[in-house]
Amino acid sequence: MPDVVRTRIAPSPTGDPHVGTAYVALFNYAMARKHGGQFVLRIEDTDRQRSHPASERMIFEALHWLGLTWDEGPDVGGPHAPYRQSERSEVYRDHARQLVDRGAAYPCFCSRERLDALREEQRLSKGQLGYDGHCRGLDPTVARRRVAAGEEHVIRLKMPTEGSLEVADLLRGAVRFDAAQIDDQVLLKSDGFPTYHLANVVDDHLMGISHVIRAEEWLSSLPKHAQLYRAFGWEQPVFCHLPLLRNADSSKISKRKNPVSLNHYRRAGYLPEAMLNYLALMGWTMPDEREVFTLNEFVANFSLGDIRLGGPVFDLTKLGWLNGRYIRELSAEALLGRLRGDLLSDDYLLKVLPLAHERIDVLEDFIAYAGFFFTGEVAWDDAARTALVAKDRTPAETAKAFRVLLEEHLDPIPEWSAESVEAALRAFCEKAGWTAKQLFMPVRVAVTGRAATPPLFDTMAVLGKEVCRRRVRAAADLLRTMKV
RNA sequence: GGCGCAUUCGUCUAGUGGCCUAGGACACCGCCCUCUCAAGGCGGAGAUCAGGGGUUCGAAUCCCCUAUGCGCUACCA
Repeated sequence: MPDVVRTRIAPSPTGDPHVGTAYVALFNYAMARKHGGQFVLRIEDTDRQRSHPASERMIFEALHWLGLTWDEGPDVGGPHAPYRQSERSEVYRDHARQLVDRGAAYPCFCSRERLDALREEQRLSKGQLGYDGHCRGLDPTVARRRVAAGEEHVIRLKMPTEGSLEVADLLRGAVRFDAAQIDDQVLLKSDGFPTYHLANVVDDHLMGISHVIRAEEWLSSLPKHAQLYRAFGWEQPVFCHLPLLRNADSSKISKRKNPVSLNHYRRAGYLPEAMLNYLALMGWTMPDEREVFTLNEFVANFSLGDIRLGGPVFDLTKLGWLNGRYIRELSAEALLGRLRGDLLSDDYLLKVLPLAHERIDVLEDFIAYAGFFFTGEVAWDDAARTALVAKDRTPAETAKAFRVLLEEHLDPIPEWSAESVEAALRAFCEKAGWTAKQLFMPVRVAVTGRAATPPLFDTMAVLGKEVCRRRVRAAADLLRTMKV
């Protein structure tokens, strides 16, 4: 065990905060706390197309909600600041240059077209996929001149071409790879930003990370990372790859088959302590097999080496049971506090009220009128079912439209608001050849259960992305089973 | 296709060579409690430990093969 245990969670701000991030964060947190070390939050926003500040904000909020506090991070600072990779570009460029200078990496001028063609050819000939090392043999002086002339290029890592590479995983022991199997990974993209591989290794080293605890999907690139440490002459941290959370059909957990956004769980009213408790049960067991325990108890009993490797199915039923146990243990006052925390907070109520204000005559109408702002699923009565089907379209077509709308227009919205929702709905119409009139009523009924509601975009904005996506999906499922 | 990882009740898991004719939890079923529904209590059913070979006096536990699942195979992380 290294003298100082330092772990990190390094999420990429490219969407809604993911339950898998919480899972990996929990184990990293436990490891650091158990050994009196530090837990670091680092934002891996090196993909400029997909990274979004709103996403980063949501990650902070979600992790705070769960109570997984970090000692160093973009918001709290620390001795290794900055903790946002987009602010560390110069560091990566320097390191990439070092590698090129010592012959451990090289500039590659291959065009995307050539790379695409290469891949296609390899696929057709059923050959091995991967970069063919085309620019690896370039004369360094020539290469340097081309770079100096401003020719577009990337920097690739020189991997050994023969023999085998053995890397160590704390849970799996030695894992052996055939060197010929691994191609020369891009380290620095042509936009000057690093890839995950470079940024990750450089930062883990510079930030003194002792244990790299991450998801199993990274295991295959471990030899590349190991090679990077060797090329820099750095000591490797301990690597530990956690199993991937799974859908009920055992595929890697995904939003098509399971709610994966932490925002969903928060809005639905899962208690953070129940969520953490449940996550801790995924692959790990208390020494006495107790299933209900606090974060502190988890930390006190935690041992990294005791994690099981089978990919655990994320089972909403059991999570629900656990959450119920936590809720039942709350006093009435505490329960009220939880309710006031989010679902019945003044903040939320103040967003709902303007939408109901002009539409009620006596106060008690409020509950009946605005009830759908406070529930999870909505029920569609016969009239609603009729209105759910778009005019001049079949139920099946409407169902299809809902799915496309959701996946291609609603899900990618980084900042959910009346404006962005409206833009998304209109963009769908444009692309799919639907009229606004055709689309808006079915969507209204889908997200509210009714045909008479406050203005659609405002309503959807207040309901939030998670509730809307859940209801649109449920409506699509219902439509699919409806007769024409 | 190639490479890697994994594989105990439907699900989460205990189990690290004899204590296992495999234990617990969720879900399921039954009974009790009860004005209802939950919750709670008690009980039941549910896994030839993926399959096949070894090693051993003895294997869920060690080794090999096969199968299946998952991941990776991007100038995404």
